[in-house]
Amino acid sequence: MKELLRPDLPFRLNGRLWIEGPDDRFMGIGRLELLQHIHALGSISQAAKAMGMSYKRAWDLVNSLNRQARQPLVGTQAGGTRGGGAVVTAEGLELIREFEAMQARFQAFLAAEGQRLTQ
Amino acid sequence: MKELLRPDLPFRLNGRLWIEGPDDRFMGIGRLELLQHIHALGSISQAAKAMGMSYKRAWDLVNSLNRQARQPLVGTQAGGTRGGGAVVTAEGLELIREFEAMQARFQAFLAAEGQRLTQ
DNA sequence: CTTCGTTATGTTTGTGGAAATATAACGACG
DNA sequence: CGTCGTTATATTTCCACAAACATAACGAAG
Repeated sequence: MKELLRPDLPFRLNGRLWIEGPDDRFMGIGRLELLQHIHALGSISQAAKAMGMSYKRAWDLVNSLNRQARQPLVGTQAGGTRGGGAVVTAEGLELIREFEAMQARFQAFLAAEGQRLTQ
Repeated sequence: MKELLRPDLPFRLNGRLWIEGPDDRFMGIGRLELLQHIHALGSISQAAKAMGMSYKRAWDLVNSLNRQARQPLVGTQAGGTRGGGAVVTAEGLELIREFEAMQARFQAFLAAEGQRLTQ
């Protein structure tokens, strides 16, 4: 493979992994990071800001996650102390763990396959 | 994982794999199919038509492939008998073979990981 | 020297999806 | 109640990117 590529340019193997439902994506790397930020910050709006994403987009993603899950993955409260907030539920935490693991195995796959590009 | 998903919806794992250079994609599933069509039909324009793609887009992809390869992957001739044509070079054929193989290993990975969603 | 189907390349137009904007509701708390 | 930061949701604006369109050049062959 290497012999085919221009030797003066650095190439790398990349890829994406996601879980899709019949009419909507369910999980992917972006949603994983969003869940992680919500878990760390306790709010959708702060997570969105931290990721440079509009609140609406973040909320739409959370809504899509919750709609496709058996139980809510993110619990929300509007109003109240400090205006409200959001928490990642136990189910949400499990999804984070499992998708992180799947993602790690995918990275390993990419690294192994990527060897073929250089050597 | 399965316990998290709505049981009335079918979910599946999906993904993409590609090789990228510093400022442009080099190879992906779409380019693979384009190369296969060019090889089968002997012309960029016929390959584009067969794929429902504009000629310009197909030509841009071929150009991107050739610019990033050590040797041309697709040889072209403008004018002449039947207006000219395009051939996939030996190097192009090798790229097809190797990327097909990589793609097959990726599909196997997806299938193995996808088991976790259902069972 | 015209025709033909192709490669080659620039320009214009369209459009899907993201981003931006706007507004309402929520509820604890002082 | 009025304030505050948030969730919730609809509407409008914007823009990157694809598609469409246009045109030139190519070269064998009649």
